[in-house]
Amino acid sequence: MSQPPWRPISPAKPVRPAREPLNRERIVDTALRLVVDQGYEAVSMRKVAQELRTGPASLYAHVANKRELDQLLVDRVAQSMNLPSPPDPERWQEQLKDAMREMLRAMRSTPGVARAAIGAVPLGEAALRTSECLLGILKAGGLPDQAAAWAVDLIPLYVTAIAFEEDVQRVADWTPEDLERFIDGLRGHFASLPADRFPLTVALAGPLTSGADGDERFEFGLAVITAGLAALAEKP
Amino acid sequence: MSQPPWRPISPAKPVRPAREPLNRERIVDTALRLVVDQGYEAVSMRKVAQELRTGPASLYAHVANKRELDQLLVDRVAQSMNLPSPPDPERWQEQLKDAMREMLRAMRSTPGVARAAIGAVPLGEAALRTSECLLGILKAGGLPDQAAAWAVDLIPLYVTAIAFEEDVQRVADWTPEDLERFIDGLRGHFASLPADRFPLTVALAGPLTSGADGDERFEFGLAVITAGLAALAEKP
DNA sequence: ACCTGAACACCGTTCAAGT
DNA sequence: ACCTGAACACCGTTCAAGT
Repeated sequence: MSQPPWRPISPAKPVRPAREPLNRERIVDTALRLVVDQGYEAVSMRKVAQELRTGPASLYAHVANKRELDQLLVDRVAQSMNLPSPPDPERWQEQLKDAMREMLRAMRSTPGVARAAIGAVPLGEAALRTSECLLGILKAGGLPDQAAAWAVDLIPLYVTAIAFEEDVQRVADWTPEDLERFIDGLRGHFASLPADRFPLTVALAGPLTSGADGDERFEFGLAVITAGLAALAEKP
Repeated sequence: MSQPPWRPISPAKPVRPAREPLNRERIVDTALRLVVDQGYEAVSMRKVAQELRTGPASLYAHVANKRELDQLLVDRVAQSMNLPSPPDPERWQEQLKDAMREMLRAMRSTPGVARAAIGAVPLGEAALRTSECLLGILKAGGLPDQAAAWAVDLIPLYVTAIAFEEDVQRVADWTPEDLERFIDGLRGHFASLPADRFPLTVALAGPLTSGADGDERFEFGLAVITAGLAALAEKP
């Protein structure tokens, strides 16, 4: 049906452009939704733009480039972390572990963001709050200044690397059965290696392939790092 | 100059196609050269093919996909590692540190490969040798089987994450002066934060930005992990 | 069996032109 | 000031066709 001929040529202004203006927040919101729903590969300038019903070029008025968008995503995730406070010298090791567990929880809630976080210098508001919190716990634990400072680097590096690794292995979202089959195959492979050249790998095929699907591996790293830091704290 | 007219139309077979056939080894050689010369981003199927004077489709007869090529690169790097052996219970901690230093050295020699290594399950010949070596050192140190097995996961994760991080920060190859200027700026930024909300970050601006350019940060992680593992070994 | 050209469905970023 | 279409210079992978 075409418009009737007596329709005024210049009608009253349309209800509104319907199109609210672009801004950083809407862009990051959209990117976050994409990363949660479809993983990191789905976060392209083009897809974000498409989701916002515009062209990729439009984003560049609000975001310098893809790297900056990645950084903004990382800081969003850091904002969602609920970190232990205030630091307690009596239980600093448990607080440190809780902080790391919370960091991993937040990263896991947006799989893929770890990929953007791993090399980033933590400069956003939320990232700074995380560093400050960790410093508090570590100083409460009696670590020297330099050790505490380097630990603030080491701790997120570990958590982020674990999250990144989990994300890489989520390739083509396997079902739990697929994963179990893969792990079983791996165990069989290790066990069947030539025992003269790989005696320990053969003997430890079981332990080597255990805990890959859960939190035990992460908890092991927590235990190692916390114990190592405690050893450095006792020295002086 | 055109060919003289009396040139036979069908000349004796040309000396040879000049073109030796493609194979996995030549492909990995080329990819390795590219990653060393130009970084990981330069390793695309298309660029590798171009370097070999063919089209990208030709590679798929020898390599399943980009991910497999990445894995082959990682194993090449693992082959170049010179790991301590045999394990010595008297100095297992020093051997472990030496092994990790050697792993980082190898990764640094091909910046960018860390990116491909970080989520990879170590299945190549050379990667298995590395695992076997680490297991030997850890069992010499008295770790229980499960702890040794998980440590074999934790150790390469740490080294690879450090290498990856260094590579990300090598963005657009900065000069040493650029880096120093960046670090100075960072220190100034931390020091100028509001002291009421970030007291420790302000107070520790110096330590937080120290050692970013050298090996001290890595050595700190070595010390923490080794001490942590030693603590687990003493328990039983 | 191996190789190839051409195509498909994507990227990030820039730029001149519009409003 | 903000937005846009179109273009540039790239990706990984597939496939029918060649040798």
